[in-house]
Amino acid sequence: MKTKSYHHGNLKQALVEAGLTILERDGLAALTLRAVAREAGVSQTAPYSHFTDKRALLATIAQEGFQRLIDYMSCAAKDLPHENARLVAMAKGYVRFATDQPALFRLMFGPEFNDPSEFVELSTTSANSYKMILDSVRRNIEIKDGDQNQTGLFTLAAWSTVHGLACLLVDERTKPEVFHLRDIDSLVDKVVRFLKLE
Amino acid sequence: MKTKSYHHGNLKQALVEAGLTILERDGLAALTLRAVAREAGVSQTAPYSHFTDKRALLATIAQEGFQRLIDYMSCAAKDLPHENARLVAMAKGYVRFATDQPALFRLMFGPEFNDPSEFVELSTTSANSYKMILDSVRRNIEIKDGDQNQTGLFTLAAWSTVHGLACLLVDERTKPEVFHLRDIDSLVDKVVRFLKLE
DNA sequence: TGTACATCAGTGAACGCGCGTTCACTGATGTAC
DNA sequence: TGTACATCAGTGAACGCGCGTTCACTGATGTAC
Repeated sequence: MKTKSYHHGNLKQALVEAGLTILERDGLAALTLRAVAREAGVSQTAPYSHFTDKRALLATIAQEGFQRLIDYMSCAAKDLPHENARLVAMAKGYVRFATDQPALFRLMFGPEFNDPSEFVELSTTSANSYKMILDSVRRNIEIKDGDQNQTGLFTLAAWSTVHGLACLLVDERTKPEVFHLRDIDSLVDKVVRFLKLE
Repeated sequence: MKTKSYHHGNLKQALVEAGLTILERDGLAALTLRAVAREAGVSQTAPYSHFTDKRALLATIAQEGFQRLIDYMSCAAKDLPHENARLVAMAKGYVRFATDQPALFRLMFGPEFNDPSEFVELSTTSANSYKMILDSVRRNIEIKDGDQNQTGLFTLAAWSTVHGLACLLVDERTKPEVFHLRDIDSLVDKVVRFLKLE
């Protein structure tokens, strides 16, 4: 935090934030080690003091992404008493996160980090975000019945729908205006209403 | 088609096929102009006789991808008399295409080609694939009622669910075994059953 | 039928670029005494 | 309190690499006569 010191003080965190800035401003393809170092105002080899290689840095950025996704969902569901309304709100939070940070969303779900054993902290945070959805679905359903496999399948269906809509919006394959809707939230609301437990 | 001639004969098509081979074998990141030329057995500048630049070649490959997606869906729905069964079959075809050709699927829906005005033939083929789904939904629904906006929204919901499931499978975020299912088709079947018109 | 010629598909060397990573180093910091 | 020293975060030059694209070219082909 000292402004003029040779040592940065908190470079690790600063590099992650620099990476997030680049993702937001320049997209996923621009997220190179050198660009991150440049953005943080540090030599291009400085990151190697904190990360073993480029992938390790990117994994940490992706982990921060999953944490933010969790925050978006918690924040959206906060103060809502009915479990069903909470689930719909989480869906809105999920999609809003994706459209707010499209490049980060692509990094998180891209082919780079789909081996959970490679970056354990990343996959833990990722699993936590999934568990949030699963738990809410469970609380929605157990009023009715408690078939565990059915709960899992419904969670997957809900996740697929919300994730798919997020992808289509992020990649600009559709937009709310097509359906005469004014924002993302309204679109999510309409779409998830087609999801029903039988 | 002549084997020993200086001129290739049908290099344009051969380059597209070489690109598809690379996508299948080495993934999206390996799909470079030079790699495609190498795969086709031709000098690295030869593609410039048929494509203005790398993006033009990739767009043609993506277009071929959408054509194959259409083929997968038609083939799956063929001979099924009931419109509802056809729609479910198309969903299976869609997801099977994505998991058969994950890198191609990523190219098609990635951020590279989301401006429809840039490559008109690509966006036409892409629109055709969407229209297939829309038409089937329309035929499913018009028995019940004919609200056009509602039809569009249900199509988007169905597309989102199927596309999202495809993405999650392609990026290995889930797999049929988790739900004690033996293949992709069974999983698609279970998941789409949660989609209902109200 | 034979030949001259325009066309253009494909070649091969070269360009500048940005990348991830290595290496030997330097200088700020905290601690032991 | 002052000093010697170990630690290690950050530097700067350099590496080899593969990329997209350019350029002048070459050689196969089809056609006009």
